[in-house]
Amino acid sequence: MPELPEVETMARLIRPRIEGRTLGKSRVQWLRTLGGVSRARFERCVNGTQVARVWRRAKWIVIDLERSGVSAGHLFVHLRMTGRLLVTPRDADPEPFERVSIELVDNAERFVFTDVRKFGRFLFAPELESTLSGLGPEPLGDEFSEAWFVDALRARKRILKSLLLDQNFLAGLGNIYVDEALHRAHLHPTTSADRVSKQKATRLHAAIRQVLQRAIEVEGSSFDTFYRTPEGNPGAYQDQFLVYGRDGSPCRSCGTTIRKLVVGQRGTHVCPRCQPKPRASRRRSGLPTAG
DNA sequence: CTATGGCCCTGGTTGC
DNA sequence: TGCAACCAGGGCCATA
Repeated sequence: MPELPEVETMARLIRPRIEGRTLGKSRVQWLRTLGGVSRARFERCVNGTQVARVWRRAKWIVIDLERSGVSAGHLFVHLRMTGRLLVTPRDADPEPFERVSIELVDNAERFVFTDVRKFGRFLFAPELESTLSGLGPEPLGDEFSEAWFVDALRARKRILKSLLLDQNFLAGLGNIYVDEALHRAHLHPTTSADRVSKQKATRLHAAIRQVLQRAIEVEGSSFDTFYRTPEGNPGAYQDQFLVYGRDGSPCRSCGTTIRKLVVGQRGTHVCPRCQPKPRASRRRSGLPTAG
């Protein structure tokens, strides 16, 4: 469930189920999920707290905890590849691939984190800083302005797709939505960031926002049973994919066959006609480089 | 700085 | 059918 729209959807689904609730005993079945915190410390820090607020930053779901109305730290959930959150009756059979769960004491429910591949994280920390520092701007926030983006791209000599996937540059995009946004902006993934024209950068900025916004509206993408939320609807954005997973199929705008390549070790989908490969930079181009 | 490859893990799909 | 190889929506770390 891993990119911004799916994480946002998960946060929205879980919010009304846990906000205001009091947390009780926890059960940790895969220690690494806690990211270095011991079971004992986790239990001590969480048991007896109340969930004040559920929100999202980048691909993190943040759960603010309080004791008697005073901040008591935060839970940070990262779904990585296969994480899911759900609330189940406490006496229900354990969920398959359950890694961490916490009793909700006000009624007979349990807040559960499941994760097939065990890459996900369910952390406790007293402050926000340690987990959230260093992240780039939220793509749907005010900080992610056109002007900032144009300048930020110009300042980086990196493969465009890799830069967009870097959470410290821009926080929330993943493999699907990067491919989708690049296609909509008619940019090839291997273009060097500093060679993206102002016009193309502006177009990419708009594409990123549009793709994420529209995906959130339809509750993200779920093309695999894996990624369906056990509660709530599966997302529907996969129906609007223009390139992701469409290699071998015709481009919806020009009919050219979509190709799959590898960029930065990630499967990458492009329309060779809509997104022509950048011309190799020539050493001897007599042009003064910008800057 | 930037790029690359290994690693963390399991399960579904593909291809012989 | 059986089985090995390959692939996956993420990200950290060491190395060059």
